[in-house]
Amino acid sequence: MPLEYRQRGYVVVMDANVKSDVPLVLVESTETHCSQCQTRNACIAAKVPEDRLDILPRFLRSNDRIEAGTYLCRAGDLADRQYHVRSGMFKSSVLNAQGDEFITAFHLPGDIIGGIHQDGAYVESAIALETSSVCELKLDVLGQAAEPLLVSAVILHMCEKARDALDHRIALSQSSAQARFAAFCIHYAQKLTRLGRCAVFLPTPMSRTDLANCLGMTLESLSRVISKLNAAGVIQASRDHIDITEPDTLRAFALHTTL
Amino acid sequence: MPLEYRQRGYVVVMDANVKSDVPLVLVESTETHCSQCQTRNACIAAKVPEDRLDILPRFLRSNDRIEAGTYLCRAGDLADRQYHVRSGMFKSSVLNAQGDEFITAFHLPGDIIGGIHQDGAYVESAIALETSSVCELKLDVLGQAAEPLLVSAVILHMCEKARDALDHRIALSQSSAQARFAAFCIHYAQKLTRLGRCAVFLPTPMSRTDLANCLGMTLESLSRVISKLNAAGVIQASRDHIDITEPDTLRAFALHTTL
DNA sequence: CGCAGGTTTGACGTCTCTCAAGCCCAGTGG
DNA sequence: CCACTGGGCTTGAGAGACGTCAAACCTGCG
Repeated sequence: MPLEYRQRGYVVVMDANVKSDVPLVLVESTETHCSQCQTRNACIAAKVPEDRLDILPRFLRSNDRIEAGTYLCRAGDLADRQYHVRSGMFKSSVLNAQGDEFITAFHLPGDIIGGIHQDGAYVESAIALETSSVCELKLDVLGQAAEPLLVSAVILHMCEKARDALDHRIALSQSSAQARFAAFCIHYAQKLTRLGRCAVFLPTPMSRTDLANCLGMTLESLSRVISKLNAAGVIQASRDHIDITEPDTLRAFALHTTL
Repeated sequence: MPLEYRQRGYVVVMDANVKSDVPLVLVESTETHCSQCQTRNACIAAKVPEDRLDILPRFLRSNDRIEAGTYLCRAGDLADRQYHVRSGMFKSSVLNAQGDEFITAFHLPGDIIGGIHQDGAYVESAIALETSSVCELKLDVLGQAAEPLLVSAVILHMCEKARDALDHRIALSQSSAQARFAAFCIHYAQKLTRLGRCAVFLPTPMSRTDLANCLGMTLESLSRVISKLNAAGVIQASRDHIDITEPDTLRAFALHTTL
C-alpha cells in the first residue's frame, strides 16, 4: 500500500513495504485540496457546502508529514492555532503538579488538537503515535476572516468534538475496569465508522501503559480485562490491534455500570 | 443581600431575606447590559475590549429568571443555540441506553450549556439547581453576524471552558475516592476565585447523590470521604455547603494519585 | 544467543461497592 | 408544642474488584 504525504510543497508517495527514502512519485502541491482529502467527511469540511470547499485552503495550512514521536504542541505553548488531524494518530497528555502524566485522549483524523486553553496557552501536549499529518487553523485568521461559512463550520465542529471528551468522561465514571475498556472500544469503533473505516478492527499504536493510563486503571488491570475478553471470544487482541469479534457482547459490557 | 434578576423586560430587585413576591425595585430593561453584569469577567464579555461591550447585547438574549427544577434544555432538542450562565447553578446529565443517569457537570456563571452536539441535537439535559439566569447565543446569528470580535470571543471562551471538562476527566481517572472529591473541591474553588467569590466557601445546592454520581462513586463512598475529611479538620461540610479549612491539605489529597 | 522493554500472570492487601440499618432534619398535622 | 413521617444522609459489615509487588513471559534487536 503506497504511503502518501505532503512535504515542502510536494505530495510525496512512498512504497510502505520498502524501507527507503526514495519516493515512488513526487507531485508538486501548491495548496491543501480539501475535495481530495480522505478526512473531508469527518472534519470542518463536512460542515461546508461541497461546492464551497475551495474557501477552506485559504485558512488552513496543511503540514508536512509528522513522524511518530514528534510533539505537535506542548502544554504551555502559545495557543494561537488549532490542529485538525488529517491522518495518523496522536495522543495528548497533561502533567499535574507532582509530575504524574495523564493521557487525556487519542486523536484520530478529524479530531481537534489544541482546542483547550488556559491564559492563552495550551493545556495539553500532543505527540504523534505514528506518521501523521494535520491542518493548522490560526485563530487570528478565524476572527478576522469574516467568512460565515468557516466560522459556523468551526464552531459546529468544536461542539461535535466535545462529544468525544464527554464520552470519555462517562466511560471513566464507570467503576468497572471491564466497562471502561468496553466503552473505549465501542467509542473508538464508532469514530472509525464515521471515518468510513472498518468498525471491528481497532489499530492500537499506543502502548498498553498509555491506554491503561487514559482509561484510569493500571497496566495490570487492563491486561487482565483484555485477557478475559480474549478468552471469552469477545475480542481478539494483539500487540498492535484489537479485533472485535462480538460487538453486541462488548456493547453490553460497556453499559454494565456497577455504579 | 438583594437578589436581582430580569423578567419580561424589567430588572427586578428582591430582598432575599424576606419571603415575599413584592420587589424592592422594578427597573425597565430594554436589553442586556453586559457592562453592569456581575459575570462579565468570566464570560465572553471578558474577551471583548471593555469599550466594545455594547456589541454583545445585539447577539445575546438575556433570559427571564429560571426557577430551580426547570429544564433549560434536554438531550435530543435541536441544538440551535448556546446558553451562557449568568447567575445561579445548573446540572447537566445524560442517559445511557439502559436509562442510567450520568451527571456530567455542575455549571457556574460563565459556563456554557448546550455546547455539545450530535447530529444537530443537544447531548446533555440541563436543569437549574437554584434560581438562575442565562444569556442565549443563537448559532445562526453567530455565523451570519460577521462580527470578528464576537467570533473570536466565543471561540476563545469555548476553548477555555473545555478546560473544565478536562479537569473533570482528570479527576475521574484518579482511582481514589478521596482524591476525586478533593480535586472536585479544588477546581470548584478555582472557578469561584475567577468569579471574584470566596475560594473556601463552596455552596452545594446539588444532592449528595448527584455529586457522587458526577464524581463516579457511590453515595456511601462520598459520604465516607466527606466524614473523614471533616473529622480530619480539612473541610467543614454541611448539607448545603462545604467550607475548606485547610486548602493546602486538600490540594495535596487531590494530587495523591494512586494510579 | 542474550538483552531490554513491554506485557502477562500470580498472590495478597486494600479500597470501594453492596446491602442494610440507623440517623438527622424539614415539613406536616394533631 | 410535639410526635410523626419521609427523604436524604451517615454508618456498619461483608464480599468483590482493583492496586501493588513480584516473577515470568514474549518479542524484536543487536
